[in-house]
Amino acid sequence: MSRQNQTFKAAVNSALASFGTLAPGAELGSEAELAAQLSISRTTARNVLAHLVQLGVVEWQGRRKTLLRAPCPEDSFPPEDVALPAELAERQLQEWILRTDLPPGSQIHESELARQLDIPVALVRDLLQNFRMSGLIEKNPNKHWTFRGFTREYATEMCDMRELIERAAIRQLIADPDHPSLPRMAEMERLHIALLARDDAAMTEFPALDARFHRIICQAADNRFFDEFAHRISIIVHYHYQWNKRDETARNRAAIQEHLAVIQAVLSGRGEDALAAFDHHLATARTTLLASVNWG
Amino acid sequence: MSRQNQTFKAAVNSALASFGTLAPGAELGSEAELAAQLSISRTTARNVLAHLVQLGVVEWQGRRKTLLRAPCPEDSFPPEDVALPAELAERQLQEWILRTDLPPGSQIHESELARQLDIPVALVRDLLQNFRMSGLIEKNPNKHWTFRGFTREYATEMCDMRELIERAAIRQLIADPDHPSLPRMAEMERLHIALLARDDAAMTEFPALDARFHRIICQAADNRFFDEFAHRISIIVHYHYQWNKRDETARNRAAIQEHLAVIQAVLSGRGEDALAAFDHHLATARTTLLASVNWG
DNA sequence: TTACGGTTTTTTATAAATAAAATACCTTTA
DNA sequence: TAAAGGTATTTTATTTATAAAAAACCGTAA
Repeated sequence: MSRQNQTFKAAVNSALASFGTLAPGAELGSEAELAAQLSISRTTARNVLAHLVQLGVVEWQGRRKTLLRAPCPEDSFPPEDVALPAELAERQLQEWILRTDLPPGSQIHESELARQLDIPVALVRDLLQNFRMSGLIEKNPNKHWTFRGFTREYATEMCDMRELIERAAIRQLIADPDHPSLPRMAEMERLHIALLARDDAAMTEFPALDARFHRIICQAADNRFFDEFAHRISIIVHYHYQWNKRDETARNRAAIQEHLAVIQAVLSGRGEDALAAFDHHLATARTTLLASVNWG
Repeated sequence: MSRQNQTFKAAVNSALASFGTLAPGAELGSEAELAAQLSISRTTARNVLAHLVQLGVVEWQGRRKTLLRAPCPEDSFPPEDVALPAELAERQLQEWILRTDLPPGSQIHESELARQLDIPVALVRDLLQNFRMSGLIEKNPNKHWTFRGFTREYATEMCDMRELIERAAIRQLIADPDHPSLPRMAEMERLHIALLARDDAAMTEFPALDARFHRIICQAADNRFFDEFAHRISIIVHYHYQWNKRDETARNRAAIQEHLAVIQAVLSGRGEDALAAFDHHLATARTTLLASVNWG
């Protein structure tokens, strides 16, 4: 097998979903319009149309395309068919490396991983190459990979880099009263207040919010290198949240408060306060991360 | 064809070179010793031995291996056979992208590049993926790559990141009077003074020295993320030196002086002076780089 | 005459095959 | 009996093949 029509299948599902707002009998746009709407090529758009005709959802004669009936759930492809194998495998690989709890210095063999995850070796290779940027693994030429370990040194180095970048970014944010990122900070304030008002169970939504908060700060510097690093790190931090369940809800509530202090200082133009609050938050984050290393 | 015996060929050349110090009739060590010496596997070491027997350079009977005659240049493989195709292609690709002078936003097609450089598409893919870290190209999923351009923005973002990292690194360097990087700084001082004493033609050696200087500073922080970035950037800066030939020797001499000011302040423990001198050097470096953007 | 649809060509994503190199296992001999 | 050599197995580096998806091309009808 080569490809498995993921783009096509995803586009079919996406097209069916978009028909929800249309009444039966409605006319669809041109092939090019449909392609643009689904952000696929016209070739694939035509395949999608042909499939929809087979399903009996649309009638297609020359340049006249009419919706015959409202789509039902059975028309769509199951979600597991839609995900790209590469993206699916990427998560699997990250899960495997980070959850298998390998001791630092462990050997990682491409072929073994390929067997374990049941994916071709070439893909494993690609994914490992990509994951190398996380700083957790390294390659021995002509030999295996080595897992460097989620160690104390790793956490320290990562935090050092992160603080450097995010401090520089927030300085740019507070220096400009018309900074384009400010509206998004206002949005962040609303989201944080809303989450804080909810119950402990809702605290599971915090990690995603945390990632967005730090991402917005990073983006304020408008620097591709900052962004790249932030992205890599967010993956690692995401897994860290999954491990370290100790005092979780209390810790998350405290973190929300810290975020809010930063956001509100930024929005009200109190630059020095914002910096101080952000430094405080970074210190807490570092402590939390380092603590999780000892707990595995 | 799959592999082309590069490891084997390189090992043969390396073994022949090491025989220069031995007299004919000398006994060679065990297979394992030879393998360790050449940092290859015993399998390859055995192949090397077999090849040397065919050449008539050694006699090999059981565990007795004797050098028959001093090796001559014809025994070795030509240097172009030894280089790994991947490393060779990496340079070619970087040269191509940076010297072709593409306008920002240009499309880069894997297949076209593969034709141009006469290498398989899969290799091009690998190399582009790797080169992405430079921040100069980006991938459009399911489509071509885009050259973002060596623009003013690029130079600015790169310098911002670089200054952030190197300032942090040098702060660590001056904070510790017993820092392990200090001996290497002393070595650097000697090299800089030596280069400064030579004539204008010798200034072509400066780029390599500059790269080493910044690398040592980066390494002082002992942070894998710093190092990774520094490595990526050194490639780009290397090409930049090749383009910007204007006032070259004068600029290089000035840069050596700036380096020396930093080095000597660090070595004599004048922390504040070192920081100031380093800031001054970074400012000059930024100006030079930005100037080169306008000249293309 | 221009926007649209049909058809062909190019390019990318994925899988699979092959030889080199590394590793592991077993046998021999000093 | 331990270190070395011989042999078999595993793993990586590289090339090649194939189908999906994108892009280009060209004719046709509003």
